[in-house]
Amino acid sequence: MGTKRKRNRDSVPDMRSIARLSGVAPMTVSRALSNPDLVAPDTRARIMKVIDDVGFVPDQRASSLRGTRTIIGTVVPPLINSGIAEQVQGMSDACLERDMQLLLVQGDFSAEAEEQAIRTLVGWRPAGLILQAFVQSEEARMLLRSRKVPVVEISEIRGHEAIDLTVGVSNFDTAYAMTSRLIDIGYKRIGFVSTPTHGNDRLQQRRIGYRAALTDRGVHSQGAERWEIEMPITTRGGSEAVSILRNRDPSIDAVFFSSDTLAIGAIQECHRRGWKIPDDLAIAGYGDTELAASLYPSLTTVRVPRYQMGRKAVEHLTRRIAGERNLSPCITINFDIVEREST
Amino acid sequence: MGTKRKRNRDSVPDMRSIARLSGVAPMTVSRALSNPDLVAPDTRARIMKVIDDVGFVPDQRASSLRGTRTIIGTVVPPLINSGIAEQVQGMSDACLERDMQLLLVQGDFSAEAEEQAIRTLVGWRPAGLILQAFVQSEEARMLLRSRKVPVVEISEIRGHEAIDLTVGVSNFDTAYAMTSRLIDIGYKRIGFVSTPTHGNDRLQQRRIGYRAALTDRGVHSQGAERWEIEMPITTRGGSEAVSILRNRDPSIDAVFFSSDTLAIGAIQECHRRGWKIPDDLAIAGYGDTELAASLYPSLTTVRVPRYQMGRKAVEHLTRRIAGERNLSPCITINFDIVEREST
DNA sequence: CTGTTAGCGCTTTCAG
DNA sequence: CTGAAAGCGCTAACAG
Repeated sequence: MGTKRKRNRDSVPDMRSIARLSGVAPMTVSRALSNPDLVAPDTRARIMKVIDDVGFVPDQRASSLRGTRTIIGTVVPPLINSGIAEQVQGMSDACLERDMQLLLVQGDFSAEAEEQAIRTLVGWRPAGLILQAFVQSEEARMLLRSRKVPVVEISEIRGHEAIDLTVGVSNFDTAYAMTSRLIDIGYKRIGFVSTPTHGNDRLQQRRIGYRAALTDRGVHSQGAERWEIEMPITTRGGSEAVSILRNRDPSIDAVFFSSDTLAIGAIQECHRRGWKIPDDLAIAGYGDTELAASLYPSLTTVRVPRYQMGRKAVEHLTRRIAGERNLSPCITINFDIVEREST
Repeated sequence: MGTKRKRNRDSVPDMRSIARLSGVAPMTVSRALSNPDLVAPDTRARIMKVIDDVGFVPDQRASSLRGTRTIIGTVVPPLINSGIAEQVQGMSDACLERDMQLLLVQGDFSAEAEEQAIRTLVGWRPAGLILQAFVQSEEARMLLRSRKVPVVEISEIRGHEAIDLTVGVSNFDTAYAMTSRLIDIGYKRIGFVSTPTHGNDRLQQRRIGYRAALTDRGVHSQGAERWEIEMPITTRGGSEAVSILRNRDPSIDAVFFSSDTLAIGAIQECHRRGWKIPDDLAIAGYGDTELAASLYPSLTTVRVPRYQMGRKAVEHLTRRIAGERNLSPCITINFDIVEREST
């Protein structure tokens, strides 16, 4: 046949084909979708029917190329075991409400992977980014700054020059509070187990908070560094940590773990060895995972409202995107010390 | 000034600006990036330097609009507690190796949310999709079929008409195997706790497998439906389930949970009530989460290689995308029964 | 090895 | 309320 344009049979419907089928111009279809009020009700109805019949789904790539950006990008760490899942849920829900799309890409905690992930995200020209920690790679920071991409870092609020906006708890305060609480209850020889702190300012702040509490309350004794240890973020890591610490110093009477996962592993190990919790050894965690409350014994832990943090991050980011002035660059989230049976 | 085009000061660098700065045509920049071999080494080096200096990141939207598609989309359920995290990791790693991008959107298990999530994904015109279960919504199935989007469903392999490709274990077989194993060890009154099976064929198949094993080995007694219960997928759900079942029938000697999360909760409850595991009650789980092995007592469970499933899904999908012929539509993944202390 | 032309599918802008 | 023209930033296809 002599047609110039290929027939649309069997091919994916686009806006032009919808327009043709509804007897309007493509622009009217576009409006029917994004500004329904600007289209006459019956025209609109006709268009919508066609869209429904042929199963048209607008091409977001083209749409965002010319129009407004709708992606909020975020880098997620390997998802295993992380309370970050709740945070993502909060971001996801908040995005849905705003007709934004949450684009997740996976990165691990190495600076390279992080930079790679950020480049990938930037390639999609997101309206904004939410990052789970302060960006380590200086290149990535510059990239984001120079492009003026709105960014929320969900992270530690102390001692850092943020790229843009920040939402977070004071990790120092949480660790200080928990450690102080343990001391107030009567524990004096308190171990501290962290997942690897290298390059992670949040974990570093927790350790500093722990130390500060020991010092301030006068229970910091010589050789207390030996009460500190770093372990991988697995329950096995927690099991091993408690064995190692108790082996180093049998007089340790409590251990504060910088993650519930570690604490849970430690509790299992105590069962195994017949150590009574909290009489022989008190255990405290960080994160308040779902399991913490139903564990036996139930786990005393630091509760950070992850879901809310995710939501707040999106809310704050969309304000920035909307160009709102006088946005406070840094939002602090409160936390709770949840006291249960393990202490 | 009299320039027609706005100066590029302060604006995001694009390919044209890179071309201008390197003294070549935009097309050459494009090639330097995607087919370096077709560009003279020194030209290439010059271009790359400029790219690096100005921090150019190509626009994926434009690129994929005209060129090849690089997105593999997937719908993730609320991530909490799910072994799906490992699966995502497998997919993510496999995507990286192929220069594909994994686009995650969040959906829950309702048919509506699922359909919405799929539409969102389709809007980005992905090269293919990986879905975590059989798609429930008939509309969504038709949408995918009619567009001929390559799809891998990671799901139950029995009794379903797949949209396209399938990767999965036989949930029937896993449940049948675990239940049989419990019977062989000597348990005769075996409870079964599932998370809500409504609309989830995988969970339904597990239940059917459990029942079949009871029947085949002749331990299915009258009123055995009372050994079955559905609970939300939380540790608390597991705690409650074990109490309820034991209350209904104190002679139950083992409980098979369709998720480790439930089983973990149950074990805590047994500690609390002073029931010895496995002497008073045996516990079996499903999933082999990291915690299962370090739990006290360690948990007998079904191990499904989630990470591998994720990888396989991407591998298979990219073959389909590449147009490979004679692709087997359905890949079966093996599983293990991991016996530990809890049985 | 490099450049030119055309156009992906949509929306902005401006004109009815 | 509706439409026509122009172009987002890139790459396939075809010349040189």
